[in-house]
Amino acid sequence: MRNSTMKSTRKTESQLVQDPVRLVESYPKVPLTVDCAVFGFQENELKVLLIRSDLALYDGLWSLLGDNVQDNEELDDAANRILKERTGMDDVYLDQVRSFSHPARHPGGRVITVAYCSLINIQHHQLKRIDNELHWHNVQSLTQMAFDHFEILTHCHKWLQKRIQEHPLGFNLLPDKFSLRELQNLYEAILNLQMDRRNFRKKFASMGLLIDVNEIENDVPHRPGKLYKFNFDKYEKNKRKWIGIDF
Amino acid sequence: MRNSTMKSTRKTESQLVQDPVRLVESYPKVPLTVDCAVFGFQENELKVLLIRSDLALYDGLWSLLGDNVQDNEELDDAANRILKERTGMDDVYLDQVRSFSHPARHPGGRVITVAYCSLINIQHHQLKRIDNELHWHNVQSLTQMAFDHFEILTHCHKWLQKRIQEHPLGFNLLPDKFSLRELQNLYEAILNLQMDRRNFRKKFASMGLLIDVNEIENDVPHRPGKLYKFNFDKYEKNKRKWIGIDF
DNA sequence: ACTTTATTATGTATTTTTTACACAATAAAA
DNA sequence: TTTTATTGTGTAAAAAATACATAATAAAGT
Repeated sequence: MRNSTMKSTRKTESQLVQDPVRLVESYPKVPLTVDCAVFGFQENELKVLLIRSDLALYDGLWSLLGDNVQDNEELDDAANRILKERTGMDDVYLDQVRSFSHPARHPGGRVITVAYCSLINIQHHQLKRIDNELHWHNVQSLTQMAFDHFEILTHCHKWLQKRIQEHPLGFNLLPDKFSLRELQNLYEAILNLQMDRRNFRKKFASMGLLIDVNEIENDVPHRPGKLYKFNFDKYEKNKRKWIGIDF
Repeated sequence: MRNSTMKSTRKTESQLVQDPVRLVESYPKVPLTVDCAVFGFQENELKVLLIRSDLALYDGLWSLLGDNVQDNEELDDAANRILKERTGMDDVYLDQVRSFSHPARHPGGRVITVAYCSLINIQHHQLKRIDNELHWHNVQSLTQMAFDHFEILTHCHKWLQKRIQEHPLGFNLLPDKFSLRELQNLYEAILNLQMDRRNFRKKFASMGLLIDVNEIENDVPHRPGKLYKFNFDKYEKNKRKWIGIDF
């Protein structure tokens, strides 16, 4: 069967698959879903957007926003579609985290899921109609969820904690204009630690990613802080450089 | 249809799915594969273990080691199985990298793949029988592969470059006993840069992960270096601390 | 108008980490 | 014995991270 000149490992024509379509038809197939951990920031807490499980088995429990991957749909497209269908939002930050494949993770049988992390601005989001089975939950206070979603959420949260120390992703969770205090509160909520205010400001100032918009907060019962916006252009241009920043 | 007390979003019994098995049976299904980028280190070069594509369309091109995910098989198990089947190796370092889902990535139709990164010791590996259609390739000199495997490999290489700066993974690619020069050559090959010898050694010494085995290299035509082995126990115990080391 | 209150804005000294850099000792090969 | 290539080692300088306190400001209350 094998070519007689052992030096060459090149296959003979008869060993090659001529019809890849038939080959793929013979492959085992599995149901595949995408589950999104949609994070938001409100009242100085990191929130995650959840929906009530529609399985009787998980009655009363919450689950991540998910759906099947459709025929010929890319995973990223599926994640974007889910976000759009559930929240009405387009153009949100989304990144693939990892897949979860434990055979018993779904009570209905073998379903593999690809977890995504999404960051959205809650204020902006609430202008759109929100499905009334959706609810924002404090990430820290969740303990139980439907399926293996608590495990997935925990993983996504850790992923975000690491990621936000390497890229300035936090801006996706804030309004267009924000004060340095809001920015710091966000980092503290995500990382679950306290930071020194002067050093935090120094760090961000040195990155040069903040644009002073010459406005100040209102609605605060004390001296208002300056407002800034994020320099997305500069970030996109120098993306590679920001890898490795941390606090 | 909706519960009349709008306050409660809890679903009524009739809205809940009672039979999850039937639900999952209705899901669309896709062929799912695992592809492994198996890295090795030899002659001061980062290598990747590839197999000739068995598709006529890709005749002469190389592909990553991959296979279908079987019914009720976990992704990690599929990756381990592939490694075992192809190389005879058990207990190798394996980590999930990410999924690739472009609808046209496979000429036979829609196939989603989950990429894994594996690190193995080539010397050790060669003691086992190696499938003679497998071949070690210099990662830097590859330009084209079957399917989207070049893209996947590039992604895995970048993943490894980042990962190795946060965890001392390099030891998986080296023999049990190695010299500091070998270790540095490895890092230089993976990261594709030159490092200062004294600072490199200082860094590793300060991590305390090297055990001096009181032996020296042989086979070198000059002053031999001391040999060390990796302190796996200490690493496992203090794993969390090593996150964040970089050169 | 004044006082109180909460918070902003800001700089420096200290410590830690990173970087740059050179020479004597050693083993093998000639 | 000499040559060769490489090992093993330390220190000074630069950069980054950390710790820390006070005056200025706007709003709210009196």
